[in-house]
Amino acid sequence: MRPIIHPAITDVTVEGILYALSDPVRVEIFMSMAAADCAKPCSAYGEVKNRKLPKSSLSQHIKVLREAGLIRSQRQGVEIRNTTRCTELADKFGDLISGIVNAYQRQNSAKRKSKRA
Amino acid sequence: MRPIIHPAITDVTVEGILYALSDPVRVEIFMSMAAADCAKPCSAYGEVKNRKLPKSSLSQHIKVLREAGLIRSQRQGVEIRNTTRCTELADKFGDLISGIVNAYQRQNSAKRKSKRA
DNA sequence: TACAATAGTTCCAGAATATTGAACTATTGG
DNA sequence: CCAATAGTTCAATATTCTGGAACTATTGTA
Repeated sequence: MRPIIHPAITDVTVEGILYALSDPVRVEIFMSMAAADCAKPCSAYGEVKNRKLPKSSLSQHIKVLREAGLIRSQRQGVEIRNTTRCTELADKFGDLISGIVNAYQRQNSAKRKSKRA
Repeated sequence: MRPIIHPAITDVTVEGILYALSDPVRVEIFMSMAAADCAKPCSAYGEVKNRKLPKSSLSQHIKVLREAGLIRSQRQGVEIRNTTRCTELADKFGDLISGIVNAYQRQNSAKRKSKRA
């Protein structure tokens, strides 16, 4: 079987990151992964906004995140565990990622608030 | 003629911004606009990376930036002058935009450096 | 070794988006 | 009113995305 490929941090680009995070499903996955306390399998991210993703779509989305350099995936037995590359990314891109995540979080909490009202 | 439509700042979303800026041509346009000292017509952004954009494409890209809430366009005689909405955006999204722009700028200056070498 | 169960990936056809030349609209100067 | 300039819209083509079905990979069990 071929190994899972990750770009070197030097090959990670801003446009790649923005593209990957410009999809609402993918940011959700990424943010949820960033919030996780340990590496979780792909299937842990299979539900987004109360909608179950087809597994081929989930696989594609995770691949996009991986190839953009945002996450790292490694096989652990029958499943593939995923983590963000936030530390490396922060070294290279400063507060780009955290800025995006924070903006999303603020937006989401504002949305939840207005829904309750 | 119908007026040019801009979203209210309250309707501007993070995903919309990321989507708009995930295109290399559009970030170039946006960054160049942000760097401009005064409002310039669309045609001022018609050349990106030494390649002349077809004007229908330029028009589309500017429309995407406008509808994402990133820029403001207003007719001034025969041309349409464009400015960024950076101030409003910073109020709403903190350092999201500046983080993106800074990351891009660092990346571009690194690229230029390695080309020279 | 074989097979079943689980987790993901790949393939590919249909759906959705993006690109761009050509035709069109808007504004102004003469 | 006409010509020139600046952009927009239309529509055909091209590219990218989505997701079901078939496939591969790993492990546990017999």
